[in-house]
Amino acid sequence: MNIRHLTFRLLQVHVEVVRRGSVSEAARRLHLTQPTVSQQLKRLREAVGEPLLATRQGRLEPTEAGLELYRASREVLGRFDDFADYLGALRGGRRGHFSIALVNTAQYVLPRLLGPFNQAYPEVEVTVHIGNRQQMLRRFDRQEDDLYVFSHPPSLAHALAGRFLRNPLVMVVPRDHPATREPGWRLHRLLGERLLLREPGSATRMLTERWLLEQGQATGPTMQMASNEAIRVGVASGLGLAILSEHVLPPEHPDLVTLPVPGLPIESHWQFIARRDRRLAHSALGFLRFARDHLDDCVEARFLCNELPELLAGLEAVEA
Amino acid sequence: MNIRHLTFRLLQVHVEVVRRGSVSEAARRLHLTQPTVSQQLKRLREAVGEPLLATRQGRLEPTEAGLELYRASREVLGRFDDFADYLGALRGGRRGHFSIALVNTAQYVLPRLLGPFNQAYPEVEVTVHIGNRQQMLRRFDRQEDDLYVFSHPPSLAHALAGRFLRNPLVMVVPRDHPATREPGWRLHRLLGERLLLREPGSATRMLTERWLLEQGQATGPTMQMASNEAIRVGVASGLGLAILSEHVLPPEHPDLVTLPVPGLPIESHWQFIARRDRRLAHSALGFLRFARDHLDDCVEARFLCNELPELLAGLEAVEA
DNA sequence: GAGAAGTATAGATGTTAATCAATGGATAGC
DNA sequence: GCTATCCATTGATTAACATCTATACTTCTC
Repeated sequence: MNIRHLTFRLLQVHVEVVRRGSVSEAARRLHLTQPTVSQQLKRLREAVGEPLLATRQGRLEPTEAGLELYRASREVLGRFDDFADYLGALRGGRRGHFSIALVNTAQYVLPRLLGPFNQAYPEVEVTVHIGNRQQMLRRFDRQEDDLYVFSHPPSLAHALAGRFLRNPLVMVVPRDHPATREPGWRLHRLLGERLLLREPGSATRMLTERWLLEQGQATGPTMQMASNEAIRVGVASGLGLAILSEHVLPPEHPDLVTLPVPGLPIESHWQFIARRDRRLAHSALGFLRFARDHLDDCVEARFLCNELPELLAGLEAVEA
Repeated sequence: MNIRHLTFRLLQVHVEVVRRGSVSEAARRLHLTQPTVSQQLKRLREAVGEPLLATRQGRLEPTEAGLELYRASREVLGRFDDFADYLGALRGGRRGHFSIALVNTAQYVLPRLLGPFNQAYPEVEVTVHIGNRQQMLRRFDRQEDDLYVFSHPPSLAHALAGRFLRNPLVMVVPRDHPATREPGWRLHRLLGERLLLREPGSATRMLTERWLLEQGQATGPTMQMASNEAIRVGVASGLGLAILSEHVLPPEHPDLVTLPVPGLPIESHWQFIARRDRRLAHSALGFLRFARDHLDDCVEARFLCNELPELLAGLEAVEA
């Protein structure tokens, strides 16, 4: 038997003929003419190298080989029906896998979206990679993930972006800091104090440094700490001041105060980035649609900034 | 996904590429050129409607759809390997089914062949139909069986025959019959007695009547009984005489005597008959080969008459 | 034994598949 | 950054498929 000459179509025809016990009837059901079916059977018989059907009292009955082929064909066609279902689920975004890469700061918010998404699409697996901006840029360059979250996107030559969340950076000081009691405190005094900074490559640090430059003020000593957590705890313990994302602050923070500094908060946004040159996994697309539709249920209204409709429109244009 | 454009060949190629992680390597293994494989992959991708492979760190890895297709393909190809095995067994006569139709008298001998055959080929199923000559002729006309056993074959226009066993018909009388003590008994006296006959249509009866005619003797009363068993018991109980196949007599028969009548035994033979216009099941062919090779182990030497080599040669000529 | 229904074959045609050699563009390793 | 390797594409050719209409052949049925 030469499997290379078998096609699924031939198997379908064989199954139909065995079921109906008649070439003509099978032809009608398959919307073919009778000679076509006869010829397909002939080819199938030649491919298998055995007679597959025998006429017994006016009805076509499969031979032993024909019966076994019928069984095999049904299994095989059934298996591909299953595969088609799988594909359908994949395409509908109801199943599959995608990965998303976050800058550190975003990890405080994204679970609010991922949790409900997972409830709604339990068969979709999501891998989340977390790191600082530098690391995320590397992943982006290597196209390692389906989606990225940046506050300031890299070159958009090969990517599409859509904002989804405000990310205001505010000045945090210890609760007992003199400026909290002294209405007339001066910025240059404040900036003379020690500033706790994220490592270079962090977006928070970049924005902070740019803002400091804009202020045209001399700055005091700094201390570098590699995580938002560490900085927050550092400020609370009187180690210095810091400019941090509001999302980093816990809802209740008895040891900290955000200081209403003129020129602050630094307005930045998080955005979803998808590469334009790489086909997005259906499930990732499904996640973006979910985010678009449920963002306002998942995040506080004051942070809302839903530009995802535009992003999705852009992505769908790329598809076509 | 349009299943009509899928071929087993494409699946084989996909499986090989996924296994090797390389188009070129797969091409080498499949004895194809690299562009051929690339193009097959393209067709497959188009048939499925999804990307199936993605290059990840220098190696081709299947996408989710590609992985699922790989799984489906392996199952399906495996299923057809099984089918090929089944076909092999069928063709080798190691499995399958055939039916054989016997005239009544032959049922005393055929089990001697069928028993050992079943030991040697436990996966072959045999259906045995038993009846008198008339009934067997009907079955033969309708081509209902693979093999037939006749003592006198029907027209051989559409069939091939091969003798395999002598079937001598002898005169049986009760043990206490006068002729057994009286050396000078006369045939015409004997034939004046009641003769137990099989029903019309029976081969034994046909041969008996022809022999009686040849003797040119007037015959006495007759009684008709529908089975060899009944006749044997009838003779033993003094109901009359009979001409019976030696095979019908049990090894020990205290109530019966076979009388050495001049002109007896009537020499006849059993033969296997196979239709020439119907392809013989591989298993039936296997049975004939088995009979050819093991006949002398299965029957008494004095009945041996193995013309099966000729029959098989004839059948193989028909195949070609 | 004539008719009806079913099946097989033949001839024709447009489509698709299978395959190759040649070539251009990506990528990884040194 | 150069080079070898790999992959995709193009263009071409031959074979195979899918399908039809028309016709011939079987085989039940009445």
